Amino acid sequence: MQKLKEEVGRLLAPRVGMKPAEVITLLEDPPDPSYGDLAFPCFVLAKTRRKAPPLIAQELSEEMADERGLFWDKAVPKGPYLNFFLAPDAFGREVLQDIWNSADKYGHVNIGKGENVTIDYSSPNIAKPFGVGHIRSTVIGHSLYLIYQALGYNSIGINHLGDWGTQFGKLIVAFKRWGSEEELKQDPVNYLYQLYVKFHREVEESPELDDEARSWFWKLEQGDGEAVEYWERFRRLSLDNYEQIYDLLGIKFEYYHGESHYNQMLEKVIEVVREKGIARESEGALMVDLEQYDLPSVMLQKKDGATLYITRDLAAAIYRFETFNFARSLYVVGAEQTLHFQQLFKVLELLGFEWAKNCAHVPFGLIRFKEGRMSTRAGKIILLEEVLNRSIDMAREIIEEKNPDLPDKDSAAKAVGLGAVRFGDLSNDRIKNIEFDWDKALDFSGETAAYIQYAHARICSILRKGGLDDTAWDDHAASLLTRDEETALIKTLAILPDKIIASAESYKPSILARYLIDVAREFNRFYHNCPVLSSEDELKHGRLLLINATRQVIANGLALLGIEAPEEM
RNA sequence: GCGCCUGUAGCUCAGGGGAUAGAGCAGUGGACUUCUAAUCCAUUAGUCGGGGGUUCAAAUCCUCCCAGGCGCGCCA
Repeated sequence: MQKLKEEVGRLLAPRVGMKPAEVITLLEDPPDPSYGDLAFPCFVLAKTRRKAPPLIAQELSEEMADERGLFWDKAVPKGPYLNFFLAPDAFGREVLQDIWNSADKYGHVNIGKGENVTIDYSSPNIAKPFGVGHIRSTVIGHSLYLIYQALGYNSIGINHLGDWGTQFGKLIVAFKRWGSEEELKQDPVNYLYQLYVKFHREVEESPELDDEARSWFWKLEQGDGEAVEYWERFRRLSLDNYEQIYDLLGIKFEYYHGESHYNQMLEKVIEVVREKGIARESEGALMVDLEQYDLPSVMLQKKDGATLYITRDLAAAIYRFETFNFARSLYVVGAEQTLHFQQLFKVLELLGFEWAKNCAHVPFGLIRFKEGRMSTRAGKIILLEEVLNRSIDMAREIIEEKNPDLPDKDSAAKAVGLGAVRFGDLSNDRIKNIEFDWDKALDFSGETAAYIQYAHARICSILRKGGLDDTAWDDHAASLLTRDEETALIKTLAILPDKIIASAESYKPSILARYLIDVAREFNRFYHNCPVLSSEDELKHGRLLLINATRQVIANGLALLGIEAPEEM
């Protein structure tokens, strides 16, 4: 598609008195394929030419009546637009060949040139169960990780575990008061969570518990032996649980640098802040005023000397830059922390770090139940493991019903079940809140991963019967695909690279997810109208090349969403 | 009180200056002797939350309201 645009740009530029690049940015997608494949709106020329846009479109088309391009066929005026029709044979050959040659690298563009991008995602809070609320950061972050990698960046995944902070004081108090070794051994994460909930229930009646918790956290920060021992146990037990889920989801991190990882650096950070003179003492605490930047001031150190979340984030940001010299640093964290990140980035800027502008918060909406917001403290939570397993079971049932002869039902059920949950999270604009609903979470019909996976499986089935080996490329066969359904599909396949780039720039995997729905839909239309195996030789060959390219696009796209593309389902 | 986000078909959501605002679900009616019917085709459905403004052109940009959500120095 880019080549077509460039060609039109070169052609049109001298006639309209612009640079080719300017023409290209003006080009649009016509709303209906019958209008053409690429539109040039003539409004901008109305003033200089002192003519009505429709007349300009008319004149331009007449001027170019005898022109023919490599990829375009004709230019037809329609109202104020000059619409270009591509030459389906040449265009199809070009696109399919590109996909054929690039194979599993099709859509990948080396924009990053090996530069580092750190991506902070998942980052659960230790000693809290991994609920459905954590899935958003995990799944969106992991997809961005893969997308940046595909664009030639060196992605560095960091799991910023919430393994430090006053919640450990609370857990220690709760465990010392009400804890049982027996129960802890049996189901560690759930049990710690119950203790956490109990603490918050009890604190309503006995506010002194909070002071006790603060004091235990203070001890922890001082390296008190007993406190550290508890902390290590709680951390290890929680981590074991998270790792099971990451295994299931196929997610890996370069680093498990939790908040505690930065403990040794906090003193230095506080020192630097003081040196820069951007802080002041207030009632014994250390504050940075941000009022002049229309932001609430932040506290970096409590009156008892304990540090806060933002202090550790400050240390983490500096550490990440010093260690990785990142081109970008992304934080895939819920939208409720928007203010926190604005403050964090502002403080970094005030400290004189010009790389602060390369840090970005990638926010997403909350998952909520019908009754209201999910609250870890109140004990309302649905475990992610439960959702994933239920989804896999459900997929298994559907496979049993639809395709009882399938040899490997387990791996198909896993691909479809996990895909459904992931896709539910990736296909909508991340900023929107999601209402958790079992029926919706486990719905396999409509605009879902299963729809895309099914198209992929169907293609694989035809390819198994039709056969295409490594030497199967054929220029002539690839240029025979000129039916509307074929051209529409090819046009869709052509824009995968643009969609990957757009997803990366906006930090929105949903752009890619939506696009794959389009690919599957165009394929299904083709499938129902254009027989492959029963077509005569050359056309059959061409169509095999087309569906193979479609298979490749779906596989490459789903891979970047972290979703498997099964060959049978 | 102040700040940020969201508001599009009955429901869930795309589209984020340009041509008649699009999908899925739900509803209705069709298509399997033919490459997997987890599919396809047809059809119903909208004062794009409301008022002003900018523009040749606004669902889209600005502004003010309304509704919901999330935040706002000793949690993370």
